[in-house]
Amino acid sequence: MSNYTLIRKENHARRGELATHHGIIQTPAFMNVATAAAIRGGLGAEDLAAAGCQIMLCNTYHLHLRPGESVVREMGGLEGFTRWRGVTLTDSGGFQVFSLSALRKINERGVDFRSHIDGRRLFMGAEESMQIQSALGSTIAMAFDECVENPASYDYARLSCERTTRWLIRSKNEMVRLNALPDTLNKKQLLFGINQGCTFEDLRVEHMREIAQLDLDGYAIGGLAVGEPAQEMYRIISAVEPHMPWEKVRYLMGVGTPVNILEAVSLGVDIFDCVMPSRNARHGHVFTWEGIRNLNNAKYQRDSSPIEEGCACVACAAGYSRGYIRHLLKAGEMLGMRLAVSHNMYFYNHFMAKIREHIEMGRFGVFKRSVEESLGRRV
RNA sequence: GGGAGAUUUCCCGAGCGGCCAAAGGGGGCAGACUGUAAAUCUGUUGUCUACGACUUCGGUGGUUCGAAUCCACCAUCUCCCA
Repeated sequence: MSNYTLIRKENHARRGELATHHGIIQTPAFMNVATAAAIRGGLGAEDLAAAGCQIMLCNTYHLHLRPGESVVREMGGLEGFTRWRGVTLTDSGGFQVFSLSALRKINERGVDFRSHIDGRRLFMGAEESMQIQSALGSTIAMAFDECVENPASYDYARLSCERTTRWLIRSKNEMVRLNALPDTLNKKQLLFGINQGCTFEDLRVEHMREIAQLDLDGYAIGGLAVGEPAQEMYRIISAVEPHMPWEKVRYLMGVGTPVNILEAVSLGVDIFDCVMPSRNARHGHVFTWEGIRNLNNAKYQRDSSPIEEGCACVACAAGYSRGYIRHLLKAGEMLGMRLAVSHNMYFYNHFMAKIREHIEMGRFGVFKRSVEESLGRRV
């Protein structure tokens, strides 16, 4: 019995709904990244809501280190802790296997990490990751995987992939066990599996076929957008997609630019997450329907127009000018980041709403082409 | 009135005879960023007819093959003694 409902399809693009313990998600959807339980740049739950955000994504590894899952649990889980009452997804720590590669060692049991904060040793395997995610009480937990760096050798990719499958089975077993315990915070926590296999189509397909049999609540494609060209990424998605259960939600991890998302939606992906809207905003890059604007550029110094004319985000709606936000960013004022991040978050969520709308109307293809044209190559 | 010390490229500041268009910061300008070790990182920052040339280190004059660096005077500033 699936919690995903397909409402409308246009070629491969899907318009659907994902029913969860914390509400229904309209897909395609974008998840805003709040690694340490807040959107970086000073945004809280009420800001997420204002930006039209449906899902907040937090990180298992980071919250385990600080403040520790027991603290979050005692404070009522992520929803009590952050006051975000909507859907949360916790990433398993698999990405940290990749991004903290200098600080870890992988073996069959799991990963020995060196804390990036104080250097202490810690271990995380499938069971630990599930236990932490269970204590965090997220709506959706991700299976513990290895996000392999690019490029990788075929042999390593294969071995890692096989291990990720074993970790997935262990993740599932542990989740079943945890969800059956009487004092578990969210007994209806969902589990998504993650497809790996680097840029090798045969590995990807084989892996996807295997994990598809495990009847998980959703399927993610991981290990992409880690340095390979966008065309490679699209090629892999196209290869894997036919093997993803159609009645389950599909999540492309860590992607991406608006154009990446458009392309992936057209290939059959339902949900996305990316640090780009928040990180780029902090660095002065704001997204608009005409492409990216770098507010750091001198040409905006005396520009009194909002980031984007007609935008309903809190920054634009309040009339804050490009020149003012540029100044705040240059001066290191927190408000500059908050405004820029608010705008980008709104842009992404609004962008997804437009995608949904156009799939419903059967006009996604047209929409996609026109947006690609106006956004330009860089986005 | 007497004495000591300072003056460097947008700013601060190194440099004390050639390897100096001049370290290092800051600021400026530009770029990167895709399951966040990122409020971070990279490049650039005298001029030009630009793999070379030219003009710069308070001013003027000198010493030297060669001066931001040594000498003389002048200007300005700081400190100490009266």
